[in-house]
Amino acid sequence: MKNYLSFPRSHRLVSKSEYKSLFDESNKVSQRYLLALYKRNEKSHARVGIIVGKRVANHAVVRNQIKRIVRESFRANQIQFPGYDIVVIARQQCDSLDKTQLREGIEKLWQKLAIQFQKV
RNA sequence: AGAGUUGGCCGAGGCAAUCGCUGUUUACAUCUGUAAAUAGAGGAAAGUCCGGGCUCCAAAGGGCAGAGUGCCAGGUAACGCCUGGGAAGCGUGAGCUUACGGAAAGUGCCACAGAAAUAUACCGCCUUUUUUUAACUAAAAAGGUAAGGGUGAAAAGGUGUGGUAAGAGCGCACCGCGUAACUGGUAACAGUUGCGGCAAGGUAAACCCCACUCGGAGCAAGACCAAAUAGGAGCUUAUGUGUAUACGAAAGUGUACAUACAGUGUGGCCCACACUUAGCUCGGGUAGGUUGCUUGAGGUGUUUGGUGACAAGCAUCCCAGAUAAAUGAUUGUCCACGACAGAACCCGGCUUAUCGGCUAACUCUUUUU
Repeated sequence: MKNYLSFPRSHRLVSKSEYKSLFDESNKVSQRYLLALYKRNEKSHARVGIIVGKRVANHAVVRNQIKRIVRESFRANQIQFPGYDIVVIARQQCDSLDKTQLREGIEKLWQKLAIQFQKV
């Protein structure tokens, strides 16, 4: 645990079943353009999955852009949420935001999540 | 100098720092890590519209249906692509555009208009006869006529001239059309000469006819490894159960054989429901993983052949391979302030989107020398 900013493959949600279990039983935190589902896992670190549907952004370039920004932001903030699985879902009109707006939105989402975790 | 035509090339704006992601190699650790080095989206990666490779299935011959293509020659693995040529149309020009086979095989459709749409006499023009008038002046009847008018997408080639009562390919010249021969060309086609007075529109991206081509499905193709659960097959065993039998007064204990049938609970019973139902092996294949997966009709340079598309030879290079899916973020700085847009088995095309920059050849106009 010497590098808190690294983001290897084990820190992502990979398989279909992992996503499914989050959809079936989870808590929600939402923001105007983003929605987060979260759940405890048995690991020492957080894991994240990002979903950007075609309905949100029709062009692959825009979808990749949103994913990258969310992933990058998670990388910086992951230390706040040890032992949780989180799925971030982009909502509609997400594509109309520019980079800085989107980044602000994610920051707010992380703050809300952090408050939730402190309660528990 | 301006306007334009046709190609070719480049393009996450450039630089620096920090933090990250994916592959490969090396080293060290070892059970999937650490460190270093190195590589890391496009001209359209897009639309999925064609054509191939590859894989599996089917068939291995022929026919029908269906789909596609449609001037000629060449290129190619192949094509609906490309190159060269022909024809028609457009442009002053460089050039551009074309679904460019067949309408005397048949069917369908073409409103309305118009006298008439496989032919026609409405107006008009002309002749004859009768009546009439100063007068071939007017009228009627019979006939001739497709030159003129009007309608239409189309009225049986066009212009001129001769001819005629008026007219008419009725004759002639030129043009157009058809046809035969010859010449040039691989061919499409072009040219020359002769002959025919001339053959009634359009529509085949309407059916259709003719010629040629086409088996189907796709990398979620396909191949391999393989937990768990349910179900299947086989073998072994017998602790449960059944039968037989030995000992024993009985409880029970032992032996042999059969059997994974069945047993237990709820309930009076059947049915029903729930729970339990040995071990091993095989087959199957789910989750998951590996592979297919990037060395290829490859790139670059050069020589030769060809008008060209392209082909052949030689040299040289290895240039993304992800899998909920990697190439990003932040900061600083400079400028012309940054378009369209993200590989997903691989190639060849087409189409569409696109802020700009560079470059070659050519055309037109104007000015100067």
